[in-house]
Amino acid sequence: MQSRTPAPRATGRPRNAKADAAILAATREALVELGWSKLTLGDVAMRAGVAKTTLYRRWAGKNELVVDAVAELFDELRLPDRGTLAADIEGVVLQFAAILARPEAKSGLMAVVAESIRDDALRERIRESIVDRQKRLVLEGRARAQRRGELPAETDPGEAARTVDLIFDVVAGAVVHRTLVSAEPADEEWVRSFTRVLLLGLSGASQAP
Amino acid sequence: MQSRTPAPRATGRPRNAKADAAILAATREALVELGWSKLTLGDVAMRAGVAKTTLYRRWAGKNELVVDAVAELFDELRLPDRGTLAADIEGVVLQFAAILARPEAKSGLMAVVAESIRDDALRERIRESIVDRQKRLVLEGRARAQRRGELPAETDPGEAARTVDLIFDVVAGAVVHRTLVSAEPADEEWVRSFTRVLLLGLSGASQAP
DNA sequence: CCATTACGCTACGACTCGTAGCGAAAGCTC
DNA sequence: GAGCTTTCGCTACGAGTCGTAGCGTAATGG
Repeated sequence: MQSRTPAPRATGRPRNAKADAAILAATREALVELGWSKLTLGDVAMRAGVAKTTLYRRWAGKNELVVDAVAELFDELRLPDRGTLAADIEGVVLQFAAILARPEAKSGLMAVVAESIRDDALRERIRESIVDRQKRLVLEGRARAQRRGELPAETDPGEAARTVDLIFDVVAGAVVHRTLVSAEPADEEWVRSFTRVLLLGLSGASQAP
Repeated sequence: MQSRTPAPRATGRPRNAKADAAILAATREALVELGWSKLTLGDVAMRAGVAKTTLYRRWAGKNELVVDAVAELFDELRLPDRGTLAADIEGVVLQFAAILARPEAKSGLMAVVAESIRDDALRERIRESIVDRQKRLVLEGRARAQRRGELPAETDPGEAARTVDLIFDVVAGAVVHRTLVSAEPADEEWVRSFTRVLLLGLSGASQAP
């Protein structure tokens, strides 16, 4: 989770473990109050009660710090077992929407994604910390639905991987766009409509190649 | 398109009309070379061959300037008439993907959307300049498909509006997520798969309420 | 006790921001 | 052409942030 995790040495004064949590919490607090553009590392350091230099010793810069601070928000994502694929999808999408409704997630996530366009290392960091963790939910959900018989077992593994990627882009993209661009809540009614379209599209697409 | 369009006065020295175009072009050029975070208004002014003060007289700040610069990229979006709804959708999605593949669009769009979270006026500006212009394509496409008989005529206008919003969030969100977060090209193969899922989902959803 | 590392603090040059003030330029009306 | 109005280019400025260097001190392990 930390920036470098510089192979914890056996000798020397150990890092203050509480400082990491305090800094990340202070970062989220600053994101809520100030937003991305007005957030400064000096301000975060003051909120966390550490020196600015300590912050720079642990993180390379604002981008990396905010990625870690936002990534913690997505740790609470779980795949519920509600009995049917539709209900499972609705549940996880609602969780995702609830996280994205929080101002610290909105402010931070889009900004670091924008920065990642010109920073491959940052994009990889985002992928590891945030994106891949959600994609696992799609994989689990599909496997569970196949066990239930709600989805046909995949034959071509390459095709299956492409389908998972497609689903992920559609789900995450739609919720993000609804929440951040359209600025409308992804509430239960919207999620229900969206899930119906997605499920019909997927079952139909696999039936008629 | 300009920032203020301050009710063009009949008296006084008129604004240099070419300066606007030069500034917006310089902004896109700087977005490509520097990206959002390293783009400075002083640099843009130098590229455009105008004084920095002139730039501040026409735009309130970096956000508004970049919105206008990016908005021009979306002016070329057209709804092709390829005979079928599926082909029409594929065509417009491919155009959208082509625009988003350009680095000036990537760098600028996500950044201003991120900023718009804490700036309602900026979000409204984005909506007017970029979002609503695309949403019109969805409306036209649906109307055309209904004339062809590919989609049933809508009964409840409120329900129809919600459906259009849903389609728009799904299409734009999926393409943006694919291009910017997954960092994979939205090429013909992907667009074909996506369109199939979307169409099956929509026709099925309207058949079975 | 000593080597090693982390920490808090101060200070620093470099950079960007957004604005103010100035004289000159370019249009309109009379 | 005279006079008015607005824009333009230029310079300068205080304020704020960045990221780093240097220093003395604190906290571990050998």
